[in-house]
Amino acid sequence: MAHPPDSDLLRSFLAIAEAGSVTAAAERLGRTQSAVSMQIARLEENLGQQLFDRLPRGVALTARGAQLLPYARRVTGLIEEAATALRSRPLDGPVRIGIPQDYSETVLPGILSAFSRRYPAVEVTVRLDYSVPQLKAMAAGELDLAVVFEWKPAGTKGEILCVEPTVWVTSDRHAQHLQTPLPIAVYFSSDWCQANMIASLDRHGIPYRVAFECDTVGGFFAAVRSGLAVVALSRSTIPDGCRELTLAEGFPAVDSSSVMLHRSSRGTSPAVDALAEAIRVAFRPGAFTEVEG
Amino acid sequence: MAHPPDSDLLRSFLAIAEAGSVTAAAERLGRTQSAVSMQIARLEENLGQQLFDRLPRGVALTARGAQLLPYARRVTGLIEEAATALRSRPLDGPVRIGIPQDYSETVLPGILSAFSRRYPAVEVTVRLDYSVPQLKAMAAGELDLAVVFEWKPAGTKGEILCVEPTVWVTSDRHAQHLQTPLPIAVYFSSDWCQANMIASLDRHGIPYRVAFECDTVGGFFAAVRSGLAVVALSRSTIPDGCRELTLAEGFPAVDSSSVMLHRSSRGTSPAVDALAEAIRVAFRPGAFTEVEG
DNA sequence: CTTAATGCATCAGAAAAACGAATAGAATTT
DNA sequence: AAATTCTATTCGTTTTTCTGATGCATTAAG
Repeated sequence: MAHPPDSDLLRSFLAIAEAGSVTAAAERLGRTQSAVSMQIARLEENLGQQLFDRLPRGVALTARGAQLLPYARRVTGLIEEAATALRSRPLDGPVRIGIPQDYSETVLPGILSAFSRRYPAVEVTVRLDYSVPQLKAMAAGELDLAVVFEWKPAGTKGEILCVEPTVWVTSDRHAQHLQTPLPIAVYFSSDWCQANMIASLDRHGIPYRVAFECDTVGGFFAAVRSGLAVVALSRSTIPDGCRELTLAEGFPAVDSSSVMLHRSSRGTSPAVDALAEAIRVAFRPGAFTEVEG
Repeated sequence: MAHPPDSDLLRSFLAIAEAGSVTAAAERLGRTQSAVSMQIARLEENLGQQLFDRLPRGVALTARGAQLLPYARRVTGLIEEAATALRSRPLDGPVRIGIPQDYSETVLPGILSAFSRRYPAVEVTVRLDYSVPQLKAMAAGELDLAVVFEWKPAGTKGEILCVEPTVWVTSDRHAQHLQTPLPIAVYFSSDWCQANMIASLDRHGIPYRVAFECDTVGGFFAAVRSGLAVVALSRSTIPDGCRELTLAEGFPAVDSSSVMLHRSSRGTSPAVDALAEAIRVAFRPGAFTEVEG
């Protein structure tokens, strides 16, 4: 049994797969074409499998090569992450962040796990709450950063992380969205339901009934997962096992909200800056959230 | 900015960290002590950080070294996994597996994701159901493999995957287990609740009331997560946000069940064998379930 | 049909890296 | 004080890997 292949070979493999050509990959890697060609030959021999089909113009992945691709991506990504984490100056100190409950199961775990791996000495405190009390807490000096939804586009200062529509969500396994009247879930204590959700249904002449009332997003998730009701959620917070209802099915977007990042006015620290940057990256469109143990 | 470090260096780093000594690691790696010593010096220079404290007797990880350790483990593990996946003969064909709902959120995702990465051409069909209909389906030729709970220790043939106690489970965030009478959840259509759960409570003189009835394990999860009831679950199926109730809190184990693997008598295939092996590994005690995207 | 161009594989020499054996140094044990 | 244990270092030597040049196959153009 041969030794396991080297990460350098995987890096070259990845470059070739992405460039579609040995020559182009070589340029990108700062090596000669012959060097890269030999590397890939070595890798293929090590694994005992042909990874590329040689075409007249460039190369193309074989089935086995496609199987290796995700591994190569993850390995090189991990090594890079490890290197930047280790090379960067260690930060420490407390950081207090407020974020909507909606993200507690989707983006938040990704942010926290990556951040705490990179800066293990930073003590992150998370506060899950709605926008208004979140900003109040920040004004009271209890938070360094706050991620909040805002429906009025301008108004406050703060940085726009992304703009997301609020959409109707149903379960993969149930068909609650086909019922008439439409069973919906609402919050006890938010007038946003009245103002936007119900207004949107009224506007489109969709009859509904309140089938579920609660005061936590967790309740919304449970309601939609169990097939009890249709719920309105920001697109990126749709939980597993559920899907967005499209316009073709007769469900318009409820509204469009901005996800905003607010920073405390009482000074900052390197740790706060770093977490703010991590949040920015996590919300950047196209950032696939990858949660790892 | 220096190049990212090489996986070979990480492998040596890992060996040293685990052996606690350069000399011992060198032996394990089949290299000389001087070679490994130079490798680690290169890695430290590459990262610009001291990774080990040199002790009179061996070496010990520094804080930065400890930070690198999980990366090194994952990188070497991934490369090894990639190599075995790529080197092994590709399998294909259908495999039909039956498994209790209980595992649909814990061990099952781990089994399926690892297996499908390794054998992407195998089409796995999963059937979630209780033991009796599962075995019926297998007898009818609808399943190749079935994982089932068995309470009578002997009786049938089949392979024991592990033996697990059924324990009472409560929520981290609620305190339903302190209520009197104890709120419990039961299945509609299983006499196991009567025979074991309730018998166990009676035996210990614990007063209870049925607070939740359903017919799916998903319902049990929802009941315990929301603080509605205490439920009895196999230890390895305890969902996030919940914890086992201990004897010290007055809750005895309900019973002990064997997790069994049954195979169809109508022949087998390499793909079935491979999945059976993957299941065996996943249930092997100490196998930490690692789910990845 | 010939000629140029593109792109991968291969070869030989050069450069770099890794290795093994021996040695030095530090700290501990006997 | 001597022996032991373990790491760092040094120095030839071997092995690996890279470069630059060349060969070969296929496509595009003249």
